[in-house]
Amino acid sequence: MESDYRPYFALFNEIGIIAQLSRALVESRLSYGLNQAQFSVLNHLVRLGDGRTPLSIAQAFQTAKTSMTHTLAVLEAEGLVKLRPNPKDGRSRCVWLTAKGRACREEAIASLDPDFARMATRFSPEDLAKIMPLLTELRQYLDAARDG
Amino acid sequence: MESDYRPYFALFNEIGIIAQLSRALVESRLSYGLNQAQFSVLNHLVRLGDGRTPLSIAQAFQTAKTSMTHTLAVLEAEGLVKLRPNPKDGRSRCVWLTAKGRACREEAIASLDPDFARMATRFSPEDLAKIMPLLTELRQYLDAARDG
DNA sequence: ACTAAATAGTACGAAATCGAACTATCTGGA
DNA sequence: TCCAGATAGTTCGATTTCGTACTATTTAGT
Repeated sequence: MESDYRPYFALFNEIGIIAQLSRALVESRLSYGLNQAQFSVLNHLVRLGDGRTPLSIAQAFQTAKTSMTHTLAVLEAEGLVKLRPNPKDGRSRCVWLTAKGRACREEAIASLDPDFARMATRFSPEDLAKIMPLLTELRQYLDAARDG
Repeated sequence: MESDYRPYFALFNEIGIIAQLSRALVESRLSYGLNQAQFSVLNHLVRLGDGRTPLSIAQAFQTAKTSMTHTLAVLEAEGLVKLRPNPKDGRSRCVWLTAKGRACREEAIASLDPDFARMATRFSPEDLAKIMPLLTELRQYLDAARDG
């Protein structure tokens, strides 16, 4: 029995390269010398609301909590977020966006607009909608398999 | 005019997380303490033939050539590749797989088989074939936009 | 109430990645 | 031929990421 998993391999390969290219694109538009990980935290806090804990943010991005400690330290040093004690848990902290942090995120989103606009001429939202469900399912599968 | 590029953002987000999860999966199966970048080089040399230059490999993975210097140094220290002078260009070198390097790659592929087999029960090759063309086009688009 | 286990976050060191600067070599036009 | 510019690779330093170990706090079982 010949089993050929090259398509699975190729998929991961393609996805890895796209992730790298999209990261480079986003970072080329960011100010304050932010990288994608740092920007993603700002974006996450705007979209889902701030006041979240470092751990919950780390889990949302599937990164180590020690990495989040570093990322948040950089953001706080730039004055983009503020960490305060968690009133519900003495071990924990809550991450709050500053006005500067919100402005920085707005600015980054705006500066990406032309890129997305150009991209939209080649890839319609419908195109994306055709592949997103499977990608989401794949992400959920891999996430679940991680603990299995 | 309201432009909403959230789907594009969401796509990159999903792809970034899948890349991270798949990298973690692959690395958990590798021996010699290899990481995905190092394994990818071995795999690249097997698939496309060895004797290639460090720069061409770096370009294939969209990474900095300084990163490739490091990656190849690790692989050479493990005895998985051998760097020789490039007879066509005195500035350059050629990367050759050792028998150990080929065996290591074979072993890694084999150890990933069960993971792909399990994955195949949930995602058929046809499922993958439905999304691969757009992903490939997206990768090519981003790659081209990089220089634009 | 007490205590063992679990949990949140940090400190530290190792490894990976990358940009800038550098060396050596090649290339192409005068 | 000669030389200015381009190119391949390395060195170096900075940054990011992560695993391990640690502290402080919370939780849960008795």
